[in-house]
Amino acid sequence: MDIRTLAGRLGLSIGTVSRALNDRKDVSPATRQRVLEAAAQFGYIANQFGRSLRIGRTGTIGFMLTLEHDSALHGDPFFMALLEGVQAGLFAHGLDLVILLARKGEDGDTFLRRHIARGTVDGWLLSGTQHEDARIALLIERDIPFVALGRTASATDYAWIDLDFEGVVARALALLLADGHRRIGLIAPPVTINNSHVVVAEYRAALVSAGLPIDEALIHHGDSDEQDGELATRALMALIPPPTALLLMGETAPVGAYRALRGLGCEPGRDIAVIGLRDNPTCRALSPDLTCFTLDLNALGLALAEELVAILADRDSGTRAPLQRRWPMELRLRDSHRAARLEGDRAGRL
Amino acid sequence: MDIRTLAGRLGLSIGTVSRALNDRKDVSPATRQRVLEAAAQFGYIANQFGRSLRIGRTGTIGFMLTLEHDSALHGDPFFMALLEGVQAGLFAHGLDLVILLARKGEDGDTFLRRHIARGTVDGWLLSGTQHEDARIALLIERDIPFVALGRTASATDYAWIDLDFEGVVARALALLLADGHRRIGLIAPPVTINNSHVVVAEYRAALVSAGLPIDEALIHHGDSDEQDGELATRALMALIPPPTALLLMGETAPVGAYRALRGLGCEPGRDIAVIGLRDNPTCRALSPDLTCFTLDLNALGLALAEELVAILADRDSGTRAPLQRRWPMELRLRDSHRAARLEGDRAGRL
DNA sequence: CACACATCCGGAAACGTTTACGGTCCCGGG
DNA sequence: CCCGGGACCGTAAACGTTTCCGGATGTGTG
Repeated sequence: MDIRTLAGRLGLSIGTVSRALNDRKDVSPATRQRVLEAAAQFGYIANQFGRSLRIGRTGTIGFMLTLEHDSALHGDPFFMALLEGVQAGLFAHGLDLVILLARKGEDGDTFLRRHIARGTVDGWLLSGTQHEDARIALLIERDIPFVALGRTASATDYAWIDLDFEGVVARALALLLADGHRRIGLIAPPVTINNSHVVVAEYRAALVSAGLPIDEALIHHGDSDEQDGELATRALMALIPPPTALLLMGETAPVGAYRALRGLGCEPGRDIAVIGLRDNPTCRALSPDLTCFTLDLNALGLALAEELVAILADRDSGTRAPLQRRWPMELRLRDSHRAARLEGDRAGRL
Repeated sequence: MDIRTLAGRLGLSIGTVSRALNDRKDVSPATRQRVLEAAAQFGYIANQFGRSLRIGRTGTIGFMLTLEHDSALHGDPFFMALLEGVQAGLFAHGLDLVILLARKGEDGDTFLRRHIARGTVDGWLLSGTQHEDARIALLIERDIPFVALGRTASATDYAWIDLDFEGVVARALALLLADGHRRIGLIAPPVTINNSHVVVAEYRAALVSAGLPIDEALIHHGDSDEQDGELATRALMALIPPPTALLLMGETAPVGAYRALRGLGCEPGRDIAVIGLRDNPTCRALSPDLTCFTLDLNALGLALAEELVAILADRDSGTRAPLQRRWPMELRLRDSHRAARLEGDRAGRL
């Protein structure tokens, strides 16, 4: 069922039918009504390719998903909540969402190049931003609308929303320092992940401003998954003196950390303080409950969509300032950040 | 950069350039070489819309994701492993993968109808199959290639791969019955999810063939998430006599079950046997370790892709028998299925 | 030498849509 | 009565690609 046969059945020209369906003028209200009814009856929906070929747009937004680097999303059950928000925000403006998977091994740059040349989508949502991210430079150069979930090192003039890890680390360290902790271990992904970079920088800054020395040995970089959480915890606890508190950036890392600590006869929330920087359902199974930071991912998805829609609307008119926003996270105080047995000399004895 | 300017730069006609790029005959090896080099140099990639409009295919496969019903995937961190397998399998045959999200509230039927009319993809992968699924009837009627991840009630002549819940339940019940359990609770999603239907049927069959009575009160239907796992466990344990073993279908339900049991002073793996039907990282944080069933999702994704590719290849030629396969799951024996204190009269005393 | 035939290439017609343009009708004001 | 102009509609040209068809050239065979 194409527009030609639909027009034929109605005794109209295809031009009129097209105008009627697209709410253009030069169509009488009566015929417009007639066309819409016939379209609904025959289940006619304009072919995407003919349409896109003509008007140069697709009406869809691409969410680029990289299976490898996206440690923040890979395996994150909350991911769906984010997508739900994005979806809702786009739909409200008549846009569709497709999720594109970068082929394993293919780097993001060539992936984007391929889809740009093919014209797959009208705009992009980028996640898993690296510290140095070629994709952003490419999109800026080609003048393609996009919003990045996460900053890069060269955070110039483009739209991004990023989790406020500065605030998170500051808040967590304030909590621990107030409790008297002086040696605080940090387990985070490699600094190629920009957020990890931010976390480490803020960690250093907070310690310095508290007048404390920085022991590089207390900073561990790894995959920051469950297994690495376990290994890293063991390594940090082998230091002399060992840390009295742990900050874990990886979402599932606390699970491994708990296991490692218990293997050393060290009970989280009693003998050592543990704070997770990101909430995760996996960690809800831990006891004692993990003190961590949480956020409304649905709202975040909505905000991403809104900004992209605004950029698309502003495409040809004047240039508006791109949104650059740190998304607040909320501290969920539970039990694991306590360390009742913390004494000044305990660390030395262990 | 379109094919016309590329042809102009080469001093060739667009027809010849197209043939060269698509490996058609009627092109001399020398010019083919020249065209390929020029295309690579100028970064020319054929526009998707012009191409699809002409040949009627897109070269992409759609993975339909419903945010609501997909309880098997929603919140499943292993989901990415499945997609990775699908992606790899499709790429090996030059196909791309896009993930489409059904709009919230939109039912799968109209969602598919929309995308079929628009011609978004060449074939479909369906997940979250319902007991009665209109999508499958629609795709069969329109003769559109697809593979379903999961059966439906009217499992006729189409390709599907489904988790072998028959085998899983049989194995789990054999284990429990051999240990002397007679009252076994079952917590599962509503039977509109086909797999839940299968599980309950197999549960009944296994008990009957063991000569045991079936207490309908022992079968609980709910969301089967963490919260429902807790509620359902509490409800089941309030029965007189309470069950001595629990079978949990929801992936995160065991987390809630553990919590409920401990609230009743009942230790999993000692006072009561707990078996999860599906592995989940969330459950890896549980102690004692959850006895559950696991599978290679990456391989499953690959198999889905392979079957769909085979269907596409066979599209115009003769009809091959569609693959209908129950995907085996492996029992991971841990600690939670034990119930050392199980005695004949314990249940009565509790 | 003539002819069949293979090889290689250009021209042009589709694929389904949107939109600029021009044409027809009708109505009201000069 | 005539004409300007609005309302409505049809025609046709694009958008970028693939593919059928025919033409030109060369090559081998009777």
